[in-house]
Amino acid sequence: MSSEQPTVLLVEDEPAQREVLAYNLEAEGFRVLRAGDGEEAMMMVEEDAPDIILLDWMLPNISGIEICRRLKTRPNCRDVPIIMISARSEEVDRVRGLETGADDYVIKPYSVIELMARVRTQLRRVRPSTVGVQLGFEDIVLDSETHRVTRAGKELKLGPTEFRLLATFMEKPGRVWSREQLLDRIWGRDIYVDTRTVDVHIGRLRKALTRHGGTDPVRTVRGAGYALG
Amino acid sequence: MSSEQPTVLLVEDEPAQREVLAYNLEAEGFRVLRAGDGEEAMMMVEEDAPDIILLDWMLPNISGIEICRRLKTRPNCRDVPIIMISARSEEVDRVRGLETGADDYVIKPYSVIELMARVRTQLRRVRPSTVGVQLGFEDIVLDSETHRVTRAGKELKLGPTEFRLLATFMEKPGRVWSREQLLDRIWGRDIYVDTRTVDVHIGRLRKALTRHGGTDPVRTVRGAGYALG
DNA sequence: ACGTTTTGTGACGTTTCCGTAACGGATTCA
DNA sequence: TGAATCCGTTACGGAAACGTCACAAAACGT
Repeated sequence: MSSEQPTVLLVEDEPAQREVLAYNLEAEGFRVLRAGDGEEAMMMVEEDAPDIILLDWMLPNISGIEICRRLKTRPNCRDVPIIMISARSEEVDRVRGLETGADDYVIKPYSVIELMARVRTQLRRVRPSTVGVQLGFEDIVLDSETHRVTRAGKELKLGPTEFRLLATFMEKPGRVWSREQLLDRIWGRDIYVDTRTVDVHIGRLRKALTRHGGTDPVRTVRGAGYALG
Repeated sequence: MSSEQPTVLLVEDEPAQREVLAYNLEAEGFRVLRAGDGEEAMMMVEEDAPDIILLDWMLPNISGIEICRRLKTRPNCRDVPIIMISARSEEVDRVRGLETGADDYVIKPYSVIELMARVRTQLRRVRPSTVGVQLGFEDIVLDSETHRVTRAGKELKLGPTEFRLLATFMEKPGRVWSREQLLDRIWGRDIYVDTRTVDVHIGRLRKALTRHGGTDPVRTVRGAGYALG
């Protein structure tokens, strides 16, 4: 997602290695989604729209390279950077990995520090552009790097939660998000918060967005949730 | 089906295992139909058009593999994904299971989490609505992701129940749904609501669909129910 | 430590939607 | 033709969903 905490999808079937990486990623301030096999990974990509994917080469069900191919060749979809990870013995396939569309390639055993650097590099590559180009809606522009939102050129002042709400909405304009989905995504998977709280924050977001005029871009879908546009 | 709550047909003769699975499926937000043997299963497929089937290998009356064969070979019918479940000792038959047409294959004892992931994967394969593709009927377009319905390009305003009704109809245009089936599916399995209520909502749906002109696409089948087209 | 900002909740008013009853038209069958 | 169903439509009371306000607690920066 595109709020200030980038989401990393970590696809690795070996629990030990997965957790080591996850630990480091979380220490770096990333939100980490874990997947143990290819199918889970594909699922999570659809469900959660991560900002970057770390992909092990060898996986049950669907191999890493197949996932990579599927993600990179599907049409009209946001370009999610993929970093492939493979054991040294498979190094011969390096070319094939990159040809399939991986944006970077790391050999096991890798330096964690180096890997973090590559993650940041890839994120830098793709985030500003997605913000500037794709994340514009009507006259609203959200820049996740500078944490600023403008409408019709005028800067808006949003609280942290409102900002994340808007970022979620703008990621897929038009898509309806249920209150539960928003709670999961913005507040956290297992935080107990009343679902009506979402309403209040939607209200605050609306007020902020229409402060300098303009129509209310947030659509209420009765019985379902909220959406942009 | 295409409203927001997918229906899972769970075919398992052992009550304990069945209920454990059912519990988990319901916790995931699925609607669960239970069947204890093959005949029941076949009946429910006809009656309720589940979105996916979890099928135990060993069953009374009709074996799982036979059901699988029948469902997959019947002509002009929607392709319902089937996940076969079998005990480890029968693993040798894995090939046969997949050859018969099962879309996936799980060995007991299985990880519930993994099974849930597989269910979602199969559902995504067959339910394009979650990916944003639209189901078209005549000039009516229903997008379950944005919760928008248009006819001849004009947007229609539907209430929640009308929306779900239409989504159900569009899933299989032409199919006749009895009032009981619609109540089960849209209102919920054990909600007590008068049958005639369906009539009223059909009426409201009709009014909404013909608000901007066009013929009434909802067909009344006297003594049986309603259908689209 | 203080003031500011943000957050979650409860309360209340409003809107929308739902379920039922009732009536009248249509269809079937004897 | 008349009775019995089945269906379409309308109206209405009530309930559920939603918007908004105010307030206390918590987080934050200074």
